[in-house]
Amino acid sequence: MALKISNTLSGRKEDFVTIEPGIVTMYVCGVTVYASSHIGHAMSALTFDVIRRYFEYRGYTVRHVVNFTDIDDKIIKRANDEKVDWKSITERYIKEYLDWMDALNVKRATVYPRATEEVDGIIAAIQTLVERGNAYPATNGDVYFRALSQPNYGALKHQSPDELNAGARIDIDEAKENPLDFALWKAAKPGEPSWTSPWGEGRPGWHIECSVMAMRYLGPQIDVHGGGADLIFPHHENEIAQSENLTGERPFVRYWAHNGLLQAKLVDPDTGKASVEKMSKSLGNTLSVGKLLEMGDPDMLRMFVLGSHYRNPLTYTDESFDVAFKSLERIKSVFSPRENWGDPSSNTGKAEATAALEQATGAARTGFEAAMDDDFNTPAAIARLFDLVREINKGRDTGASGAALYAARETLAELGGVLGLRMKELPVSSGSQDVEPFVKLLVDLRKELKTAKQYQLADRVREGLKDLGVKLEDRPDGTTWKFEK
RNA sequence: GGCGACGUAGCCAAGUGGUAAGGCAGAGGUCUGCAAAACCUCCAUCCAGCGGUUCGAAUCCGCUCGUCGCCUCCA
Repeated sequence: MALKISNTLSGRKEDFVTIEPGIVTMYVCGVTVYASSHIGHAMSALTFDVIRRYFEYRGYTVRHVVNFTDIDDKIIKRANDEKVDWKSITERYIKEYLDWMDALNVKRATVYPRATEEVDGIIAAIQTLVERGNAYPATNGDVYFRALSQPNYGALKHQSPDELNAGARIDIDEAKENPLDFALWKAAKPGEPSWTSPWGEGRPGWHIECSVMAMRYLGPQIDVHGGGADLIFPHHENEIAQSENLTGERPFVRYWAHNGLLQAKLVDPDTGKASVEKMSKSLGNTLSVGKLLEMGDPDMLRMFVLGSHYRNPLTYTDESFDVAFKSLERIKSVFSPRENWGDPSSNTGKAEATAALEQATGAARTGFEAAMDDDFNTPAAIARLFDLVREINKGRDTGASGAALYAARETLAELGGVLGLRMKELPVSSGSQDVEPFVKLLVDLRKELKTAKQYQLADRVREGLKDLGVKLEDRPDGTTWKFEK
């Protein structure tokens, strides 16, 4: 069965065929490093992490490029506010971003290029465009690209230049020939960090960096280009215009993949009215990745994100993670060392139960692949994982062989791993580790009470701990406990 | 204002022409000292509303209502 992927450019699902057999070139827009990333940024990273992992599961080698925009107005402002060098700002947030992505189990990209380390290439590209007459230095020192020099301008957004112009609300920049033109090079104001160029001191515009880096690290044409849906216009539209103008090759990108945006509740401080809007630093309805990591198992966010299709918008609520945590726990409990999963090398077991489990294991893989082949349908893929969890638990209870149980659990771990879920690491609830010895003491004490059939007292211990947020479970081979709100 | 996306059970969410996956919550049952977990059963005659096409539509078309996004930095 063929892998299908939706393409923003064509507006439909297409068969996935790479330029070079066996290799996927993928460019994903990273973040502008002027502040801490929020879980909306993480959502995008997680989305493309899963897409990448599935390509690899399907046998592709993936060349994965994620850029850092490390120079722009906000970075300069931040540096001025803190009275530090702009570079110390970007270094701080790049390191933080990478640390956080590691914690979220996002695979490292092949390359993380930075705009300021690609300035020579950017200037060369702009020069080519200017020489060709498709870009022009303006009176204010900026260099602009003539958007309409590309005949297909607007194709990604599915709007004609006329429609794009008609919709424009912004004041027309005097220096531009046409309001759709966009900056390739921005002239430096006094005191701003700058690089020397044929058009004077300045810095690269935002759009050109991605074109130049994508071409440098992946070639004139690439397979997949990803990013948040908010980047479709103008950022990605402009990338297409520049890149195709530079290389003369079309299409610049075979498959444009955009993830839906994370939304969050926002309460108006004046009216007290709540609304749901895109999670955004400027709106102030964000949850930073750092905060999330303090909340417990980082896989929670992944589970939450993967629970809806990547193209659809997703709304974050306070309860989101409770549900995600519970479902995560349901899956991961299959790897609990406290359950009796039998001897992996034992083929003895009830034939019927063993056969049913083996059948279910195969069906889970088939169903998982079919779901993922269909434009990375992770909600459907996860549903197949839940089916397998049920069959594994059933197999354990009905006497399937140790070997079949082991194989089924390994399959679950492998498929979960394709989604980036750390299946064999038990879910970590939030809660203080300091209380562990005290809880252990109480659990041991309660065991003695149970042995002595002092059930009333044993139950008092359990109830008391529950009120304190510690939940006890008596399993066949002992008592487990965990934090629970 | 222009363009686009979406609207499925109490909640989250798959399903793009053949008669509604999965998770959470809820109800009943098995097991257990009890509870929890696990397992079994139940839980949308119906997919925002109204028309239309079709033997047949949640799925296609039109209109209405609602939500969100982009058009400005943005994952």
